[in-house]
Amino acid sequence: MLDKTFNPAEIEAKHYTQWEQSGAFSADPGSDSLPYTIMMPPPNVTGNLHMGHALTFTLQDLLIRFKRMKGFDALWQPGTDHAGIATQMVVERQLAEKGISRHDLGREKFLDAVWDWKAESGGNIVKQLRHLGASADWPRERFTMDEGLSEAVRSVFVRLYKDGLIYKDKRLVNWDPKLLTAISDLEVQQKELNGKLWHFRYPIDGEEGRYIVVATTRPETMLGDTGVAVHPEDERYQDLIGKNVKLPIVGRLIPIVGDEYADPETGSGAVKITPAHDFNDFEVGRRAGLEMINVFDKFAHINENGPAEYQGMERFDARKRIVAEFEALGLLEKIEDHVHMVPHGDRSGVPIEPWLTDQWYVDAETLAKPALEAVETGKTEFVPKQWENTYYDWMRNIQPWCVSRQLWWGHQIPAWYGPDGEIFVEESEEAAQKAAAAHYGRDGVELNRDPDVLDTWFSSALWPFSTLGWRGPGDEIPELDRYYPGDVLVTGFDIIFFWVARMMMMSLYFMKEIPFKTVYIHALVRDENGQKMSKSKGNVIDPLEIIEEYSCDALRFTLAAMAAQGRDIKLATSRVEGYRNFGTKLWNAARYCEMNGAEFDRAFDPLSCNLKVNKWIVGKVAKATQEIETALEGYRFNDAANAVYRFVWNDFCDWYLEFSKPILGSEDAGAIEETRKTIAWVLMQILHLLHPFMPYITEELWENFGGKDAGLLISSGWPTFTDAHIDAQADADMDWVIRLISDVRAVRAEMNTPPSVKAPLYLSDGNDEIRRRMSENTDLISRLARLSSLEELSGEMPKGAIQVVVEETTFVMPLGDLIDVGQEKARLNKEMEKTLVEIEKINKKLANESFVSKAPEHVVKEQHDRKADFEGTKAKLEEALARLADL
RNA sequence: GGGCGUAUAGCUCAGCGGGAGAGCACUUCGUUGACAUCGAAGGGGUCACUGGUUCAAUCCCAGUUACGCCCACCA
Repeated sequence: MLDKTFNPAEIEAKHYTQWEQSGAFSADPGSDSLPYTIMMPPPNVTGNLHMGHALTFTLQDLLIRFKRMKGFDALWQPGTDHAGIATQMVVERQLAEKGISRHDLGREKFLDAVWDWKAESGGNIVKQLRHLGASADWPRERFTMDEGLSEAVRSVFVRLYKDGLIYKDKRLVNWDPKLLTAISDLEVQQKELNGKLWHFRYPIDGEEGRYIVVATTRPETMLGDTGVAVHPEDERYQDLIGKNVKLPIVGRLIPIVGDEYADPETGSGAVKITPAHDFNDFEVGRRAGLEMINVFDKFAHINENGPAEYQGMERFDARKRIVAEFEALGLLEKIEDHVHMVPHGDRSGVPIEPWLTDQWYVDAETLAKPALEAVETGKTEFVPKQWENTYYDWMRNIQPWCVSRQLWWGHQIPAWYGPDGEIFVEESEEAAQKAAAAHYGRDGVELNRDPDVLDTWFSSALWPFSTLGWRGPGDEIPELDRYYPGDVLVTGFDIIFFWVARMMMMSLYFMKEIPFKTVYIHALVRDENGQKMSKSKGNVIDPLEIIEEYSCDALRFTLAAMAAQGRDIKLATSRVEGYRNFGTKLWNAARYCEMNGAEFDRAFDPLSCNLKVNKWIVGKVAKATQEIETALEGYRFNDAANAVYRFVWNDFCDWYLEFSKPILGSEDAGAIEETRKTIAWVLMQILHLLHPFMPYITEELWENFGGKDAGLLISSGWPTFTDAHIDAQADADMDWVIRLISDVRAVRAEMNTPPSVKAPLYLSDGNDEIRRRMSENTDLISRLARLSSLEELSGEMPKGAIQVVVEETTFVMPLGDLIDVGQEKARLNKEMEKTLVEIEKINKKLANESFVSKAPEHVVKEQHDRKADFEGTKAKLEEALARLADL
């Protein structure tokens, strides 16, 4: 017997363990079934489950459960990402609490500490995914720094280097002066800040008293100025081009050059050039052959190239002092308020500094070409399609990808340097030694390994194939053959560039094939202010708390129902509560089934039903199944969720179970038997349809209804229906009945006498005779069909009563006392008015000749039908009004 | 500066070229056997604004306004 209520926490733990132990999550490479693959975007090991995770993994789990039930050999490949900077920061912070810096430990011991941390806390996110019900193939779990995956990283790096697609270059990078590493363009976030624009006078050399005015938002960089640019055709400055400026404070002579970068319309039309600290100036400097003077050290403090009194000074302190000095020298023309974008490191939050260093770069432009083509030709499709444009824009303007990071945690770059700086890029130190021996013509040359590690996304880019066992070019791996490429990648738009694009590039280069056929981009779950949730902002809503309060099933269903395309999700807990209630509703429906002796009979054939109401629900199940399938195949999760919700609550509970009551209360053994079996059968179908959304409650009910004899629900097949099932529904008849009942209800409501007994059973309202007669004949439908009219009795009828004619017998139904006749009249009059307006509207439409002649036939018919309906409503209202008038 | 998205009930959001929807909230009524985490009935909307296409526009097109996001090296 089912308990009156159920305890989600209990059944969640129970069933998850059961599923996992039974091997239900595991792919089966040996099976004959078609494979279906989803690569799980690896969450950071440092991660804690947030709503974004909950959404993305719920959707993936939904798909994988659905496909698994459909009979595919479903592989959901899980794993975690080593998250270079994030993880290193976490461990460093922990060490800092004990007063230790990573430099105290040294590289090796620090890495040991990180691995220790990973062993202890790294499994957290994976545990939390299990709480979500994620049915991933856990024994296949991978970590981006596993030996196999690391080997793949090294071999990819070496191959790309040897193919000329990875190179070392000295150029300006985005330098994070807090984390002391280079970062890629994508890791830079522009923040709008209120700043100032300082206008400085630079004295012209050899022309006493003449100045050229330059404006800057970053006065401190003037220490590294090596030129002033004006537009070559700017008349104001024609005579100055070629002359020098004497740089104040520094005293250096720097040339005035003509360069089209200088915009005559902006400011004074002259711009100071600091090639070592600004990306534009870098270009100008290169064109004009200007010197590059780096005035910052790695902390963004003034280095030895600055004036003695500035050396070691922090950049913003230097700014203040420089401004003060200009003022003192009378060279400060003016200060303006100025709003501008300032680049910040997305991890550290401090302004980044363009800095001249040696870094490793990937030639992304070359790799992007096939990746672009794959989407252009439709080999990989984005859903929704609009994201393809985002992808194109970025890929077509792609910049070299800086992949080296000055960190310790990550894949150390497999490059070794000889004493003369010769670079040997090989997969191992032995190989590098060998290459060095060949190069130098002798053994035992001392080599030093590049200390840098690779961008975390470098290893993530290999995820679609490295997780399947690929370690290097030429590897032939059966599982790769079977499960690659993946069917769909489910992820958020925020990592299209970081990850999706790079997987496309790497996969096409090394696999010669796309990594996945579809990229489903879901919305972002935002906080209540519409802000992106992020750890650094601290505005993360904890899905585990929601699960605690409302159950995992409710959270999952809510996320699926809200995952419509094209809008961000601002989660409202009232929605979760509504879907929690949905679970309760199902639970109680199941209790009803149980109480009425509805037992699941595996041999039952739904096509054998004779009663119309049973045929009808069979057809409804078949239709709902189709609807859900179509929606899921098209990644319309909300449509699928709504379809199953409506079917369960509205069709099954509100109508079908209510219709079943008089039948089950009758004495027709055959009808009772058929109805019991149908009820149980429908319930079982519902459990299947709902399982991908609400795996726990469905598995629990499955267990209680004896479905378990055939194995776990998670491993059982998806319902299949034929046209015969749909044809069986006889829904025209039933829909008529439902409409009729609704009409009668509405009339009673107008009379302010809502039915005192639930829903369709109003016919038995206060009348045992009707109940008895209804029970005698199990064909409820034919009886209802003969309920042809509602007629008012005059004379002896009690006040406010209505007469119902069923077959030849007349029944009197009490309508109860009317409370306020005047108010009621006013309300009905209003209704009448509304109806008349509607009818008027439709009349007009029908009278419009061009409408009748040009509108499609079915439209015209619909309009006529609608008018007829309104006329009927009008008649009812008039009837009600007349009754009121009598009182 | 470029690109994209969004504007629908009090709130959170679906939907759509022919009768304005859901959940929550609200009003009224109803609990002696599935379910008060419930049932029945109901109130509430110029579908942001303007113009266009169409027999027909909340929906398609153009423009406007407001908000949000992404990209971008403008001193």
